[in-house]
Amino acid sequence: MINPKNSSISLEVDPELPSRNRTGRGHGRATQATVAKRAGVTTMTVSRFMRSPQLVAPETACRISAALAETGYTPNKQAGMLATGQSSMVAAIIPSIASSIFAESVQGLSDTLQAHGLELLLASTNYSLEREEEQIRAVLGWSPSGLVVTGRRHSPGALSLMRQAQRNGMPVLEIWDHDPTDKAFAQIGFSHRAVGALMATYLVERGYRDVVYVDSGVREDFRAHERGQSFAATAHAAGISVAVYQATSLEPMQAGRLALQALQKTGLPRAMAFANDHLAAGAFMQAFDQGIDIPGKVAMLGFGDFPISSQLGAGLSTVSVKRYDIGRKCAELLLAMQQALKAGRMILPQHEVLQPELVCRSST
Amino acid sequence: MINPKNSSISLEVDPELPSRNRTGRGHGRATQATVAKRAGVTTMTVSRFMRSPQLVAPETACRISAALAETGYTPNKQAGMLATGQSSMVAAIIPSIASSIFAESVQGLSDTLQAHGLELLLASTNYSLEREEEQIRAVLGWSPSGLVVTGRRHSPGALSLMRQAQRNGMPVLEIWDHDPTDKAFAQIGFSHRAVGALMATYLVERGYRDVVYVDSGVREDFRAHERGQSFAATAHAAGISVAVYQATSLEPMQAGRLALQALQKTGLPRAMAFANDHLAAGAFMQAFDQGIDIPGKVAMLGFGDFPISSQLGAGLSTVSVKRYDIGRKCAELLLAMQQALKAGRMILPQHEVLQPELVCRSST
DNA sequence: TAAATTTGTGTTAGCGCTAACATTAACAAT
DNA sequence: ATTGTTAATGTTAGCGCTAACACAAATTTA
Repeated sequence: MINPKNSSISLEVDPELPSRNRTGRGHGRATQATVAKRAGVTTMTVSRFMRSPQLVAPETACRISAALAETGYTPNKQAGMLATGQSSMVAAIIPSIASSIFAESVQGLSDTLQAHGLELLLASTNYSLEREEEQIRAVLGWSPSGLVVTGRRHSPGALSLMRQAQRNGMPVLEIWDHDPTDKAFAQIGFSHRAVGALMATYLVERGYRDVVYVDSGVREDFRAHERGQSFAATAHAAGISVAVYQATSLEPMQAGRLALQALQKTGLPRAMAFANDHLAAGAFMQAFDQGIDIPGKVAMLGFGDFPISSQLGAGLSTVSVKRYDIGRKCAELLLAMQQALKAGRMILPQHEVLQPELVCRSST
Repeated sequence: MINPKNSSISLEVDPELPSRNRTGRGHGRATQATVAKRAGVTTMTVSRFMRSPQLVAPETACRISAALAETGYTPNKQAGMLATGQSSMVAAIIPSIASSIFAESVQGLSDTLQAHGLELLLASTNYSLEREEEQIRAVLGWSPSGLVVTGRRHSPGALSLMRQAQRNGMPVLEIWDHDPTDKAFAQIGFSHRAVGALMATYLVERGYRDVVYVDSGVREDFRAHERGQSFAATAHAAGISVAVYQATSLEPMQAGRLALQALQKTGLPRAMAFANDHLAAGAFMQAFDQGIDIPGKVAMLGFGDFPISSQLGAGLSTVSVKRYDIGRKCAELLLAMQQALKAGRMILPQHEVLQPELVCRSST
């Protein structure tokens, strides 16, 4: 077992540590000075060659090239950033890395940033606003060239940090949510109220007069709750019977199974809407195992359009959101904002609205 | 549509850009100098207060505290890193962020690093060794205090970078694989050969005399292939009929369904082992839909023990790997190595071996 | 041919922070 | 009273890089 705290670790140790320079500083890697000496030029010429090779004489360029290869030079980005004030790193804060909900968006973000030579600094909050604030504070220390946060709900401290960052010319973007009345920051997402309404309307139109929304068991999953509230309000307005059931905070599929069992006891509704596909999938499988006919006895509607939904029996109806695109568009908007800022203009926070779509399969 | 390339973006622009300082450098944020002036001390005292408050007089500390709050100072980590040569950032390179295989390990890594005040720089390679090398090169520019890569297979260039980094005193760790003969870098993982053998032995012992390994359709998923080779070799050595079927590179569950359909045409084997649970789940559902009895007609064994496996009907047998722990232990070993390095010792690469376990459910 | 321009490179200073040492004042020990 | 000793703060220099300007040599232009 490894445990740094009580230091019961037995690491094999090599007594010979490579000698560093006399001050004890530096990292032993080649610097521009190393390269410059070898190529017989000054560091400035090396620096110039790195960023705009066409500005140095072909002959010199050749020597520098060789010196670069021989020394295995890698630029020190911290020093570069300190000198230019421009960082090639973007920070993103998401509730959870493991949850497949955000993973694809992060992938889209990462891919698009990488394609433009930017790196991704990632932090997760485990759905805690407090940890979000801490993480924002931590990543801002790296002076990233952009900050991506999840959702519209933040602690006062976090909001203040975000506003300050934005005032100082850092693009700040909220993903996975959209509220047209809130123009404080750029947004890339969709309205969860609209999704809730869409789900309710759909079920009502299909003729179900008795519906339940199975909400996420994660207390801080505000977006799921918002979909649920809107769902309930819409169904209620349509004059049909509606209830919200709170799932447990267990693994989602397990929670879905339990939710179905619990609702069976009080009498199954005619249709169920779920905070996400994984809850729905669990309930779907539970129903299947018990021989409950879907959608004959109970209809089911998920959210997210995860791979499992199209694979479950004859298919789970759901609402599709382009998760990867959220990340991709976020990166694109970020890049556009950076470009504009370089050109000396200040950007007004802009909204990029995605359209969730109903995917009708055989569960409704 | 946003597309920075053909610049058809129409960003709303605010003409008033906040004024920066005359040199055009700097970022507008408060620095230690700002705080120092306000508190009536030098920057050194502020710096000292930030790192070891007990060294400054209570009265001064009080003034600095106030100045910190008033200015909203956030330390510039690049500058700190440049001065100390120590970075609080760890870089991790994984094949895919979206794939749930690695997501949990990254979560474990992130959680544990965060708990120790370290940040995570994340890059993904989409299973390409070439991109891995690029990404390693890119992240090394940030002088992270540790480098985490996935697996034992790397391009020559990548290997050279990793070795160089390690020589310069940066912990380099390989996760998700283990080979006792390869002591070049620290490893946190398990032997995929052992897993392949474990799966084959189990099926043989259960009496299946005719087995197929359904391999991942991702060409560069070397670890899946390695499990497959070992599976085939072990089954062959046990004198039973064995074949390897290459799945398509579609979405895994879909690929699993197709694999079952394809094998049906040439005659179903008595048992199927899969490169991962998602392939298995697809095949499981396909079999279910067609009324093929599991395990009566065909037995199925997955790999990974993902949530879906315990939820599928009566349960999918699989091999469980503690994915989260890989990340957690990786962070712990990293921290231990850092500590040792600080104490002036050089670490010999150490291996942390995890034990995959068979989870027997009703599919075998 | 002299002046104007271009081309290629060097010099200086500074980004924000901290290691190492220097300095001062206050107090204790001889 | 003189000499340590400690506590609290300041000074200097440098981490690796680049903006801004300076300068010489090679070219063009008038």
